[in-house]
Amino acid sequence: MRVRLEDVARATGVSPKTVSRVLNEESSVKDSTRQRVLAAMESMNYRPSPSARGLAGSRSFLVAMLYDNNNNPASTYLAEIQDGVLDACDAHRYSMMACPLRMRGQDFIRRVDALVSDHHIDGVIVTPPLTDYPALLKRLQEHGVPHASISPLHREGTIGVCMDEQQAAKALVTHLIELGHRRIAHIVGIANHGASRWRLAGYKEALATAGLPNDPDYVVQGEFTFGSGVMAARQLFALPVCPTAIFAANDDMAAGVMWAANERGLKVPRDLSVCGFDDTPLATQLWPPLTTVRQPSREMGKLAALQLMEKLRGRGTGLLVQVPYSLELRESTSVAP
Amino acid sequence: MRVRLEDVARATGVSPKTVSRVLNEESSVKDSTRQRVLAAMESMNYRPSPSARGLAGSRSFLVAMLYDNNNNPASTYLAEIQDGVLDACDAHRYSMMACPLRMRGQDFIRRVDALVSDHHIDGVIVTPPLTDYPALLKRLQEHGVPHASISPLHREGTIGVCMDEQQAAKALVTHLIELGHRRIAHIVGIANHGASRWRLAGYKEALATAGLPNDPDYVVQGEFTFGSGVMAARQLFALPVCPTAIFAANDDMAAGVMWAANERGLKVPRDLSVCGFDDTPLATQLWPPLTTVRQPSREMGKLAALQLMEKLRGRGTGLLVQVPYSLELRESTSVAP
DNA sequence: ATGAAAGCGCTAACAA
DNA sequence: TTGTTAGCGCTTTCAT
Repeated sequence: MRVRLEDVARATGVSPKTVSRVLNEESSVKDSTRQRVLAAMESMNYRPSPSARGLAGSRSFLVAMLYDNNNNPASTYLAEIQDGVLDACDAHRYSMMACPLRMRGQDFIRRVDALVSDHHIDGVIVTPPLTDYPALLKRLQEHGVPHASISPLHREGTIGVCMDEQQAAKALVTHLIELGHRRIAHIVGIANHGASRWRLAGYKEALATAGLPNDPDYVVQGEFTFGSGVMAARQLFALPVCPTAIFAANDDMAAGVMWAANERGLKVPRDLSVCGFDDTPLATQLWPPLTTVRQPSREMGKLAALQLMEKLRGRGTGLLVQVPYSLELRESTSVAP
Repeated sequence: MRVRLEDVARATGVSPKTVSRVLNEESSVKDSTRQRVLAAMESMNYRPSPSARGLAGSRSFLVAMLYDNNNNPASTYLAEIQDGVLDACDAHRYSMMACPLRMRGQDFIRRVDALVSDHHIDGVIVTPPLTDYPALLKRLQEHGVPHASISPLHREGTIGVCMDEQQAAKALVTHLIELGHRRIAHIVGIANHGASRWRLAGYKEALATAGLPNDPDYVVQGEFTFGSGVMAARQLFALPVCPTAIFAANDDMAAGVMWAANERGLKVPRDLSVCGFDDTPLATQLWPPLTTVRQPSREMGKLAALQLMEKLRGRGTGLLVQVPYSLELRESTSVAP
């Protein structure tokens, strides 16, 4: 029926343990033996049983991707990350489970415990904003489960992937300044999210570098949603002196700004330049297309998973790798009126 | 260390097998015994090991959600479905694995084989357009793995969830007719997808019912993407007599239509009414907000998973349940010019 | 309605 | 470098 490790052993004329060693890429196997075993595995189409491996051993070859179910970033972002993680899993014969976590209350603790003790999860991919929930990270550490983070706020001792978002935001705002804008507003994302902090910092840095004043009226709080972008924009439009450009901390809010501009009869980019961050599909589907910063989300998911596996396989400790951003200059920004 | 089934047995004063029976909800256990066992499980915080169950038994309590990785519907749609599936899994102590399938070539056969024989997957949730790939369904059947489908084209003998998309499309187009439109165009989705067929059929039915002619020039092929919506709209605008309303088979293409309208200087809805299908977040983020049909995607994912589990638990055979649609009438449609 | 024994397919700890 | 033995925690027979 099913081809077992023992069958491979018999066919090769070695002990089951040796086959196990080959399977687990242990070094203490003579090369010729390894080749024979691998050949037999291949020809017999042997596939190890994850259940048996999980039961007998300490590893499950399962990783979990954790995401916040309340405070969700755009679902397209998560979907891309997930695809990237799956790419990496595929390549290294790991399987992935998707695990939305409701972070209200202590429910998530039980969920994490269940994951770890039930499924023997080998490691975890943590997506924003979970990357900076101390209670979660602490629990993972208590279980001794390694994790890789995507765009973590606190980077010391963390493995995974990040992008220089502050630099990207600065470049974007600098572009606005070069277009002649002097009254540039910023809509901040959810407070304490790394993304919000970096993008705000980049905005301030660009203004400071250009010697422009940092008018507190021009910094409005949002919460990464389309609706909050609309509200924030209305607030800015109500100011005695309107900004000529608005940098929203993500594309959804930027879309909200453009919506509010339409509502008010402002023509983008003639009367108002707008830009966002993330380069979601939405960015090119708006009219006019949105100037934004491209994040290679899928690649980031893949890289984070690779770092995790690097650590799991004990080949190294894993790194925090940095991916490049790119400015997508489109029609929603132009010279200041 | 870990609480095992045996520990629960000892604490309750019964044999391990009896605890196993309780765990698996077998009927042949005296009610008082069952209560005592359940109480002990609870108080000892017993959690069965999926690995051990998978290894010893025939079930894994794992379901896989399959989706097409090339021919992806909007990722927000899949993400919502996935959340719904996870809701149901949570409630019934199943776990879920997400499995993108590359359907080019025969690669997917190997992937499915691997899933089934490696992980002993108990059942599968199939999302469009996978619901109607005969080779995939055949393979699942050969493995004896039950599946539940979301919006399958062929409904006989299928369990899962569906919506009366034709009726919904008819209602939408009828609404346009009531607004006075007589020249109504339709942009079709990818050929052979159930969604494309039903929506087209609903469009035709509405025209026929109203006694309007079915002008073939007004039916243009798209492929569910924003870009294809733009192209299709340009094609329609180039017609000697332009339509006054366009019904795109999904929101992404409708967004493309609005983009093309902007490009051409047409004002929506003054010069042109536009409507879509799905009610993705995009619909309310466009200017003007898009008239569309709401699909309760998350609920659909949940219901499909519930039907699957119904079948897995042998309580019944599972059904194909129908969910209601709702028309979301917004500002992108108005009276004919 | 309940229990005893065997074993699922693999790895751990030890041996050789 | 390779093999032996004993389990991992549960479910399956088959008994009672």
